[in-house]
Amino acid sequence: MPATLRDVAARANVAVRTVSNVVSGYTHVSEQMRQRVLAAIEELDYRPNPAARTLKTGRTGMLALIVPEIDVPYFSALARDVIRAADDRGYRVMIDQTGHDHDRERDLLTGNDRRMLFDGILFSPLVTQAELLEMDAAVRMPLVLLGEHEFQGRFDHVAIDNVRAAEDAVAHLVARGRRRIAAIGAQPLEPYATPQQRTAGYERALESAGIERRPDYARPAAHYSRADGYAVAKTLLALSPRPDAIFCFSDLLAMGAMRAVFDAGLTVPDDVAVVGIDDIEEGRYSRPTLTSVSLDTAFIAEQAVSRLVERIDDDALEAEQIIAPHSLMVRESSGD
Amino acid sequence: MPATLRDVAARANVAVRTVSNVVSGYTHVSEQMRQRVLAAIEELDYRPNPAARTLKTGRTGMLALIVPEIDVPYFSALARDVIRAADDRGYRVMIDQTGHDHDRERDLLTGNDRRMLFDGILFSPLVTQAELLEMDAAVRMPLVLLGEHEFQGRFDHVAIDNVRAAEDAVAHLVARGRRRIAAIGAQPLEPYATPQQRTAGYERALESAGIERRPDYARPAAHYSRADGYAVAKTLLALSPRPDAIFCFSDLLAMGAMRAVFDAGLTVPDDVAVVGIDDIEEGRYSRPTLTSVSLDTAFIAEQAVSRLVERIDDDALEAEQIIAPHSLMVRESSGD
DNA sequence: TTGTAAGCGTTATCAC
DNA sequence: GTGATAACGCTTACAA
Repeated sequence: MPATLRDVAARANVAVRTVSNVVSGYTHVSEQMRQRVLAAIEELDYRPNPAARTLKTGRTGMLALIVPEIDVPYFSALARDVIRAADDRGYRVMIDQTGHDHDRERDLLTGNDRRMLFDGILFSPLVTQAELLEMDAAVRMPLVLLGEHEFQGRFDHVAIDNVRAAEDAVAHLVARGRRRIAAIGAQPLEPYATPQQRTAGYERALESAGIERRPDYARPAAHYSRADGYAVAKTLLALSPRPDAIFCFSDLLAMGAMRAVFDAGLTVPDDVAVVGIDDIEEGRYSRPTLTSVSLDTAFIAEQAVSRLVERIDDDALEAEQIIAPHSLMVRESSGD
Repeated sequence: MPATLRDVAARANVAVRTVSNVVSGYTHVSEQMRQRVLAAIEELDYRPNPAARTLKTGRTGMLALIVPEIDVPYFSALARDVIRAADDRGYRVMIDQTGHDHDRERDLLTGNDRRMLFDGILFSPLVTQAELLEMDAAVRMPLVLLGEHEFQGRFDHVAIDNVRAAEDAVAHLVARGRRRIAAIGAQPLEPYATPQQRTAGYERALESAGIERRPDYARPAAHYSRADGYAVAKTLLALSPRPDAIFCFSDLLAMGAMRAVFDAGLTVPDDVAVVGIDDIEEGRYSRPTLTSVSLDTAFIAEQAVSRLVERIDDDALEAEQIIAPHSLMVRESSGD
C-alpha cells in the first residue's frame, strides 16, 4: 500500500497543503518545514500519484503521436525527434500506429477510445482531408497534423511543400539528361494529399522540361515499402521504351526499385537513375548511395510539438500552417 | 465543459450507478434503462474521463516501452510488434528512448518521474545487470526485461541465446572456409551483457574450429550504428593479414562495414564476407543481401507483453526467463 | 506561512 | 435491478 500525501503530512506533523507545496510548488514554505517534509517523504518512500494529479489538473503530461507504421524509417526518425522535442517541454509521448485502419484513426481523433491519457495529438494522417474535415466537430483534443497540406485553415499542420519537393527531384533528373522519367507512388485512385501533390510536382517538372507525360510511367504503390518498390519497378523495367530514371515517392520504394534494377541485370545510375524522398540514413550507405529529398524531421518535430504545446495551453489559437524546408541531397544513384 | 456521468444520469433520470454500469459493465441493467442511458450519452456527447477511471481503478491501460533509440531498425520493428501485442490485450504503448542516459533509465524504473501513467514497463536496458540489481528494491512497477540475459532470476525477461546466436553466425563463416574472422561490437571495457555474450559466442566458435584468436580482430563499437560499422571496418581492413570475414554484432554495423569494404576497393563476399545480427529488412534488399541472425521480434514482443500483463494482474508471480528462438538467414554477403 | 475542506469524475459498497 | 454515497489521492480556494 503506497504512501499518500496524507500519510506524509501525518508523519511530518504538517498540513497536507504544505506537503503538496513542497512536492510540486516549492512556494512559500519555510526551509525548516521543507526539510521535515522531505524527511517524511524519504522515510515513507512516497511517490505522488500521477492519476490523481491528472484528474485534478486536467493535464497528463503526455502527447500522442499517431503514424501509419512506426517501423518505416521516416516515421521512426520522426518519432525519435518528436520524443526529444516533447521531452524538452516536459512531455512524454505515446505512440500508436494505425496500420491502414481508418476506424482506429477515427477513434483516436474523436475520443471514442477509453484510454486517452494524453493532452494532445500529433497526427500523421492516413485519412483524407475530406474525412478529417467531416469529423471536425468530433475532434475534441488539441491536434497538429503532420506531413499533409491544405486543410483549409481548420487545423494546425506542419508539412513540406510536396509539390516543390517532387518537382525538385524530377528537375534534377532532367538536368542529368534523363528524359524517360517514371514515377512510383502516384495513386490516381486515392484521394490522399501527399501522393497527389507529389504527382503534381512530377508532372510539372516534366512539363517545364517539355517532356511528354506517359501515363504508363506513373505507377501507384500501395504501401511505399521496399517490396512494392521492387515489384512496381520490375513492371516499369519491362516497358518499352524502358525508363532511364525512376522517381520514387519514398526512399523505401527507391531501395526496392534499385534492387529490381540490379536483378534485371541493369545498373544504377547508368541504365536507370533513381531518386527518392525522405533521405533516410539507409540511403547514405546503400550501393549506390541514394539521391533523395531531405525532409528535416528534427525541424518538423520541433515545430509540431511546440505548436501543439501552445495549443494545449490556449485552445483558442488560430490554426497555423508551417512549411518545413526540404533540400535535394544528390548522391550516386542519379549519376555523374 | 464536457459532460460527466452525473450529467448523463440527470438527463436520463437514472442513478449514476446505472450509467456507470451501462458505460463499462453492462451487467444487471434492463434493456429499457440501457436505451435511455445510451440516448442521454448521445445527446450530451458524453465521454468517460480516463483520469478519473485510472484514479479509481489503479489501471491506466498503458504500457511503457523503453529502448535506447527508437530509430534503430531493430527497435522500431520491436516497437511495431509490441504495439500490436499490447493492442491485442487492450493496452496502449508509451515509448521512451533513453539515448545513452543512465539517469533517465533510473528515473523511469524507480518511479522518480512525475508522469508515470502506465501499468508496467518493457525495458530494453542499457544499464548493467549490477546496476539494475542494485536498484531492485526501488523498482516499483511490473517490469519485463528485453534482450538481456541472466538476471539471477530476479526479473522476468525475454531474450535470445546470445552466445549461441553469435556462435552460429561465426560457425557459418567457418563452414564457408573463412579463417581470419574479425568481429565488430565486442566491448571488453563495458559490462553490458549482450556484447559480452556475443563475444563469448564468437570466441567459442573460433575455438571449436581450432582457429587462434587474434585480439586485434575483435573490435568495440560504441553505438552499433552504420557510422561505427564503417569506421571500425576501415581499421580492420588496414590490418595485415586482412580479415576475410567480419562478424558484426548488429545489422546496422554490418551495413556500414559492407560499405567500408567497397570503398576500400574490395568485394563482399569474395574478399570479405559479412554477417550481422537482427535480420532487419534493409538487409534483404542491400547489395549484396546480408546474411544475418534473425531474432523474431514478433515472438519476443508477444511473450514480453503477455508476461507483463500477467504480472500486472498478479504481482506475486515468480520471475520467468523466456528464451526466444533465433535462426541464421543465409544470404549473399557470406558467399557461395 | 499553514490548516481545513471542497471538489476533480469515476467505481464500488451498501442498502432497498 | 437500481439508488444514494463513500472513497481514490491530489490541488487549491478560503480561512486562520
